[in-house]
Parts: sequence; C-alpha cells; structure tokens
Amino acid sequence: MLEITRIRENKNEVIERLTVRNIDAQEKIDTLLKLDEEWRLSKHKMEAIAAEANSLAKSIGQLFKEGKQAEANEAKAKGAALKEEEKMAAEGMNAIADDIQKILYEIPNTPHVSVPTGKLDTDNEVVSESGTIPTVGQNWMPHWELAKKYNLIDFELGVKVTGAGFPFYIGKGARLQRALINFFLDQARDAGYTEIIPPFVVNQASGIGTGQLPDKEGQMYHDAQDDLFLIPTAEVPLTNMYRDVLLKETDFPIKLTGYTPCFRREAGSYGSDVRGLNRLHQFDKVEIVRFEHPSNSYKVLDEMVAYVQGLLTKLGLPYRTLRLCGGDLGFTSALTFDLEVYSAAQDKWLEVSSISNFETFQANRLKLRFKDENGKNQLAHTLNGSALALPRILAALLENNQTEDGITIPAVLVPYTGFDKI
RNA sequence: GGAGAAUUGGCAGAGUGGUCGAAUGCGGCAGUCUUGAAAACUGUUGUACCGCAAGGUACCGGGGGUUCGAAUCCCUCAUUCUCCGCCA
Repeated sequence: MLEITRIRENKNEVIERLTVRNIDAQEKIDTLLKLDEEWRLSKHKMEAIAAEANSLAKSIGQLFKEGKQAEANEAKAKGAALKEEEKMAAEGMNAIADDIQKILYEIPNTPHVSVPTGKLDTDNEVVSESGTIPTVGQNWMPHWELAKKYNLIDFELGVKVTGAGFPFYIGKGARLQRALINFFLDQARDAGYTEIIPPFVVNQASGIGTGQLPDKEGQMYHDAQDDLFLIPTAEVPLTNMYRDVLLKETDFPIKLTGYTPCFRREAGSYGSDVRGLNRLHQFDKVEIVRFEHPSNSYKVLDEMVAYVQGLLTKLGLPYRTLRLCGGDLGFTSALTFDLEVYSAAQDKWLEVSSISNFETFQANRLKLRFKDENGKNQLAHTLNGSALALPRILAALLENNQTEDGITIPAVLVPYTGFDKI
C-alpha cells in the first residue's frame, strides 16, 4: 500500500511511475485525493464536535460537585444532542475513510526507475545468461517420464489421494528433495540468514500485511472454519513476524530464511506448462527475507540476486537473470529479478526464483518501522527471494543430468543425498 | 471441550464512573557532581492522525454497547494462566 502522504505530495510522480505498469492511475488518484480532502474536512468537523462534547462533559462533573443540579441537567441535555451530532459526523468520516482505504488497496507499488516498460513476460529484460546449455541426447526424456522410469515421483497417486498438482515423492525422489532443502538452508545459514520454521497457516491480518489480501484470496487455500489461510510462500509468515514492530537502526540487517511447503490454488492456470513439476498446488521452497534501511535496500537486492545465482552455479544449472518489465511486475513489488533455469529436455526456461524489493509497500501495511537517527519513526524496506523453489530445480536437474545409465547428482548434493546416481 | 482468573505505557505495577494519557518503581535520554566512571541528585521520557501554529482528536488486549462523561459498568471475540476432560 502506498503512503497517502506520498501520493498527496508527489501525485504526478506516482502517476508517471505507474504508467510503467501500463496503468493510467490519473482518475483513481484524483478521486483518492478528493476523498482525502473531504475526509480531512469531515475529520475536522467531527473533532470540533468531540472537543465541545468533551469539555461540556467535564463541566457537568464540576457542576454536580458544586451542587448545581439544574444547570447540570440542562447541560446534560445539550451533551446528549452533541453526542448524536458527533455520531453522525463520525459515521460520515468513516465512510469516506473506507472508500480511501479501498482505493489504496487497489493501487500497486510504483516501479523502480530501472524497470523497463512492457506488457508481457516476453518484454522482460534479460540481464545475463550463465552456465552451459547441455546438448540434448537422442533419447532424452522430460522429467515426468524420468520420474516414472526411475520411480521418483508419482503424479497419478497424488491425484488419487488428493488431486492434480499434489505429487508423491518416492524413494530417491524424496531423498533428493530433502537433500535440496537441507543444502539450501545450510547455504543460507552460511550467508548469515537465521533459520526459521514458521506456521504453515496464517490469519487474515498476515495475508493483508504482505499483500495477498484483499483481492487475491482466490489464490490461497482457505480454512473457513477457523478463517485461516495455507501459506502460498514462506514470505507471509516470515515477513509478518515483524508486523507492528518498531526497530532500532542498529537492528539492521535482519536476515531470515525458512523452508516451507507452499500451497497455491493456481486458479486459471492451464495448458502444457502445468505438466509434471512445472506447476503444482503444493511445492517446497526455501525463502530468504530481509528488512533493511531504505538507503541500503537496492544494494541488498543485488546482493540477494548474486547469492541465489551462486546457488544455481553450485548446482551446475544453466540460468538466466531477468529484470521484470512493468507489465509482469507483481502487485507489491518495486523491482523484481527472476532467475530461470534451462530445462533441456523440455527446451524451456523455468522460473525458479523471484527476488524483489518492496520498498515501503509492505511495511506500510505491516507497520514495520524503525527509529531513525533523528528519533523519527519511518517505514523499513522489505525484500525477499526464493532460494530456491524446488520442483523446477528438480525438473532441470533430472533433465539436464540424464545419461544412458542414469541421472547424475551434482557433487554439492552428494553429501546430502548419500548417493551420486539415480 | 468444560469451569475459574487475568490482559494497563519499554518492563513491573497502581488505578471500580468525572480533575486519568493514566500514580509509583525500574529502564532509557539529557544535565549537575567527577580526571573518567559508578553512586547520588535534577529534568525529561508512548503512538497515530488533523492543523502553518496554538491546539485538537483517538488509543489502558480487539470489536460493540450503556452514560452528558468509561481504564473503571455491560456484551462479544482473542490471548494467557489454573483446574477438569480428551489426545499426538
């Protein structure tokens, strides 16, 4: 959520930034500022009435104390009338405030100046490509066939027990999965991140804090009985740890990592890219989250990108780095880099990480602030990134490392798997 | 799941209808004293919003209500503790 004061003071800049997302926010923001003005007027009116009622109430107490019954009763009648007036004024004010809130929830974050214009994912800027693309062998199979051949993952069993998109990992498939999780967590720990095991379900307030709610509830699994949501990413519980927290400047940097399963309804997804591990309703992911001083956050974003790139290099996967264009940028993000690995047998780039700076967009909702050197409270910057999402990593590992006599496990993983070949 | 008790400022803790944004202690900050520090003493010390300002409004777990007036009374929800039940 953008800060209303910022919109008030830099209206044109905000509108101009939002055009990068192909959004014409002019009208919405005009409406917003008009409502804002009305709100302030009605607030002023309401508070004036409240002030009068408050001082009257005080004087009534005094009158009673002095035994002036008649005067007191007269004042009481007046107070009752004032109270009625105050109630009406407050209702008017709150109605306007609700409208303002609603519009604010609808406005996405302003893209960073480096975000390229563009509408589709094909307009994303390829920043770099690294690693060697393997030459596809004669009988190379896509990962879902490999998974079947070596009995690593059973998709049909998942359909029977739960539904499409909930696979079973079996034997070496399961162990490889667990190895990846441990490898990623150990790497994050070595990079100074504190490991967290958070709850896998969150309440509504947390969903609002990180921007999944309102509006995107269709993407999350919801337990209506207790009004709880299955997390779509560890970002939600990890970031909400610091909801309503006032930090000291010396608390920075705050670096968290956590492994969680992620649950996504993926309503509206279809077609060939849901095949196999490419898109699941439940998948495993290790996430890194950071809270930073605003002056430092873009440097940190670069550092996070470099860190995740390092993971892919260690796994020996060819990857490319994309700077997302305005049209592809997530609602809450100001700047996002996506990392995609090349999955040879599918001949596809698969997104395995998304690393974003949200600036104050989430912090504003979270009320995540710090006391600056002047003793003033200001909003912190939040950042996060996948490090890494497992299924597509697994897909690329299986596809790229297949040989005539099995699948080769990258050397860095062998201590974790306990086997070097499938 | 049942019964009872509790929830106040960074922490501890007082406050059962009017002068309470809230005593007191600790902690924090500034100062006096000191070569320096400690101790002692003095002062100061929540957040948000509106306003150029003066100032105003709101907040004593959340929400609602009674009243001219609520930290204080009522309802409701949440959380914590104790006892009982159930259970990995």
